[in-house]
Amino acid sequence: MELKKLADCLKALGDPTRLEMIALLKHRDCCVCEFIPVFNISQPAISKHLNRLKVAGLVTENRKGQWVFYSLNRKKLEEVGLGLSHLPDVTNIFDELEAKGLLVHCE
Amino acid sequence: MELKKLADCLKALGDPTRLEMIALLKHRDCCVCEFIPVFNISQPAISKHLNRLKVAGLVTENRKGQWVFYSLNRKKLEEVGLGLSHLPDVTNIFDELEAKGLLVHCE
DNA sequence: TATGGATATAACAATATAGTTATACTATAA
DNA sequence: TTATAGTATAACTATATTGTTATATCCATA
Repeated sequence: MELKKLADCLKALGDPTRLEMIALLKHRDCCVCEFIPVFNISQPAISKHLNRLKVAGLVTENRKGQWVFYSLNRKKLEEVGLGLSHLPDVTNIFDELEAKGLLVHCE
Repeated sequence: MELKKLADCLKALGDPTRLEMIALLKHRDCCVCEFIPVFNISQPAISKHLNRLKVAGLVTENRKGQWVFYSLNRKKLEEVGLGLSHLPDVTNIFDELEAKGLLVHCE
């Protein structure tokens, strides 16, 4: 995954509430109203956290009648993990600076 | 890794600048002055990003004369990846709500 | 010891984030 | 069609984040 996209996903995951949501969704799909008693925040706050995860592509939503169920995008979560362990090769950054004579040589 | 700590690490990694720093440090140790021409931000900004990574335990610093070199804590980075793929079991959260009669049953 | 280079910290500004309450929207059911 | 439950959005506030410039600190060396 590209660095910018990966950073976006990591930022979405980098919040205790959202990470706990992900952990719960790993267990099973959940509807918004199930999250409300779990977290000590208002329903709109829950909704916004879920939207943040959705925008990052980490969850999908699925309306069933008046309820909206959220599901974990396991593939995406796995991609983030893999992205972390296989960060893109950025050695060319130093090479390019070297070519422009901008690379600092310490000591 | 505990959820709160994991979220802290993910938040530290969830910034394009810091993630690119991590990618560069995966290649080799770098001193602060080497990062300056890479990113379009001031030296104090570089310094603060590195401190954020250090506080999260993702890098270590090592002074050599007037230079400060930063090294990737590969073990920690790996732990974060593993933490993501093996999120703690939180099924007890629903169980406890169930016991208190607070669990919502949709549909 | 004085000077200068490398890095960190302080003080501040602009923007992003995460929460709130109020309200709008959507679907079910009376 | 009206009322109600579940969810999302709007408007706002407080705090966190990320950058800046100015300055302090640390170390090598003239």
